[in-house]
Amino acid sequence: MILTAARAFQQRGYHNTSLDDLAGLLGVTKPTLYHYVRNKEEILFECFRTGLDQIRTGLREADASDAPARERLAIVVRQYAAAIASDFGWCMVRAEDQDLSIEMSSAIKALKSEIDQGLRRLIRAGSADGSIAAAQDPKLAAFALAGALNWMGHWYRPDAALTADQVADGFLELFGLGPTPKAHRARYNGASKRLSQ
Amino acid sequence: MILTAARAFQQRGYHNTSLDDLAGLLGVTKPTLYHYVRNKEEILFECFRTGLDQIRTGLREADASDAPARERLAIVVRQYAAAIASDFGWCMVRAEDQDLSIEMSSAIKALKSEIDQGLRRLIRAGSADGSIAAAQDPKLAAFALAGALNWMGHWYRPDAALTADQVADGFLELFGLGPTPKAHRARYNGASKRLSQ
Amino acid sequence: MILTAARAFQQRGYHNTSLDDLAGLLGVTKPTLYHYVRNKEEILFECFRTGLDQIRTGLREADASDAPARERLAIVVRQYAAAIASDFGWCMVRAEDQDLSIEMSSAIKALKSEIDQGLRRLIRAGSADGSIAAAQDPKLAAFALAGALNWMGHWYRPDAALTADQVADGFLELFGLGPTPKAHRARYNGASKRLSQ
Amino acid sequence: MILTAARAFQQRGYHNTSLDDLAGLLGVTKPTLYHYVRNKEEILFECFRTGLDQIRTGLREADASDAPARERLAIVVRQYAAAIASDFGWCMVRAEDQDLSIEMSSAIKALKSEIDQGLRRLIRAGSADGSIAAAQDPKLAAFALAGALNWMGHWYRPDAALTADQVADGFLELFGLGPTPKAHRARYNGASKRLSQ
DNA sequence: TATGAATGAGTATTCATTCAT
DNA sequence: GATGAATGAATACTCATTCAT
Repeated sequence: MILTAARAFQQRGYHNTSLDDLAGLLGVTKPTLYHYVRNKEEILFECFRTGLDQIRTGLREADASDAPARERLAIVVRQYAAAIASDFGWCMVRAEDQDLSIEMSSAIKALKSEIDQGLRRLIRAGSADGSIAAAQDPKLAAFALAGALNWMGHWYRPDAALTADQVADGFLELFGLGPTPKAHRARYNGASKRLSQ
Repeated sequence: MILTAARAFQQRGYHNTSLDDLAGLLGVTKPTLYHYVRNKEEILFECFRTGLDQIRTGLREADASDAPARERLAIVVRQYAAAIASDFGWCMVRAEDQDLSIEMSSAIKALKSEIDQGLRRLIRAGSADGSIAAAQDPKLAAFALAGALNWMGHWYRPDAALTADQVADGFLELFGLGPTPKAHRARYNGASKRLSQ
Repeated sequence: MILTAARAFQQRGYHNTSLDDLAGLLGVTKPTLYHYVRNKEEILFECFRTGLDQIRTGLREADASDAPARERLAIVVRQYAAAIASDFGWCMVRAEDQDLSIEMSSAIKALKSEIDQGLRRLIRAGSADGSIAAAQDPKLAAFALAGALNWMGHWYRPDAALTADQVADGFLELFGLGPTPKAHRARYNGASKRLSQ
Repeated sequence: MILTAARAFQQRGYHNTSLDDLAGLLGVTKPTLYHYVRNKEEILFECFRTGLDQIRTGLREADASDAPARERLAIVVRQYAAAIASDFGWCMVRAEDQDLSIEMSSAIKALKSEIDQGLRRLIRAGSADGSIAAAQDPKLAAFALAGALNWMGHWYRPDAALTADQVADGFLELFGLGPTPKAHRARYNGASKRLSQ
């Protein structure tokens, strides 16, 4: 059901998808929906959480690993890209605070923050263990990375040339969060130094 | 009026802002709104266009300049960040196709594409003239850059620590779209110094 | 419900009867109406069809009979008069193309045409079998007959001196669609005498 | 102006023609309309009266003539048909009581009654002077005649095969209000033959 | 004479939600 | 567990009409 809902929200938008539409797509009647959820917003929340769990899985995987931070970050970013590319992508990116009750809104905010903090932590760890070209401002880097990934929701089509993994790797490269091969470390050293001031 | 509307949309969301709300905020009655716009969606479109024009101004400025592509890109990105940070930021980022009629939706798509193409062009030009560390995939780079900038709409607050310009410059650095260290450092030193302040 | 709607339309006019009025008359709330109809125009259409079905019943009855065309025509005309005199009369006569969507408008046009063709057919048959004083132009005769009948909707009141049947017979006489003088005068004398009283 | 209004009402219907539409068609602004009329309904009333005057002219002409009633009736009926076929036809037939204020509604009713009475008077006179095949019920005959004529507003197109005059004559024939058989058959034979082709 | 701006009162329609069955 | 029926509250949009200029 959440899958169907997520797809509908993605195509029509949350506000343009009525519970009638949803019930129709699911082949049940409207009141039946209320046996499974309390609210329309609960559906949105479930979509959000489902998509998010994929990223959290990545985070836990990364935390469990003792690979260098660079690789651990890559794990998360790939899961992130996959989540955004999935049917739940839309809900995660566009679920707006204003459409939700205060409780749910803050629940979502907490979950979003969890990811944000996870990304920052990994970036910092990468700077520390030298596996990532030292990021001057981990917070800004995390925002940029998340932004680029979230924006996939607007342009990425699963049937396109690139897989979600390729996009993820491309972003890591672009952000200077890719591997610090010998060749590039020196080359960009100056730039990153300047930035960190 | 569009400014008031843009602010309202930003705070409450498009669907949660009724024309009654809007009229109330403007201190006029609802039918008065219809003297100036045909539709609710036209208001959204105007907001979108207003914000977008700021970026297009940047694009034209960049096109008119004969500075190296790196600097021309910086001009655009700063205008972009400023636009997103403005009251029209929300509308530009979140105006959804599904909320608009087909004509308006495609008009918006065209305008968005114009910017996307502009960014790609500058990135390619920067690779060509050597002022930018060669991007492997200009298309992906443009998406990432736009994504990071658009995402500002979700986290940036004007009263925060960073100015929109600082965010813009930070992103350029992060994306490896900043100056190529050795070759251009000397040449563009002045510019980058200004930037880093 | 259609009956109530038909009465309201008759008294106040279609455009002067709001769905609020209708809901009030039915003792339900407005959204309840939308459980049973899709549109306001669908209500008008249902009224139209209900009234029309009475005439079509007459047409089928006439087609099934092997009486002379004169009598078959009388069957239809009486049903027609009864329909116009009924609560649905107004809707049938005044439902305007301009108030309806293209699909419904053409659906109504088709139904109207069905009746028109039926009348012409019977008039022609009457000319052929000699039971009707030969009409010079069956098409014009059908228009005149329908016009006279439809106009009842403007002046006929059920509580008036004449029954709908009497009006129908009077019209048939007047239009020269009554019995052919010599052949039928004797036979149908009683009926026409009754009328003239 | 009334001509333009009448045409607009005919095409779109009274309720579907806004004063904005009307002003647009006339190339003036809305408030300008209010320099010439007090009300929207006054426009409708003017249309009604303009069309009606054509019929009243016929009535006066008929009253002034000392021809046999049969011929005097023909004068009126032809003017009637011409009026219905004109741009003002729609307004005359369909202007509904419910759309008008009480005063105007009763003014219109009076004018309509004037015509109705005129028709009855002529029919009675024709029965009296023997120029018309005696109608059993002049009132019903007048209603039928008026109904047939009014209904022209629904099917008559000026560019069609028949002129309004031909329709008028055809109706007179059909209604037995044509020439009394013996006296006039020879004289009007030509006309009716033409019709039957 | 003409109008740009404004509006009060409505109008059809939608939707999330409930409840008796 | 499932549903048909019902609804309160809104929502975008319209229109005849007015009035200061």
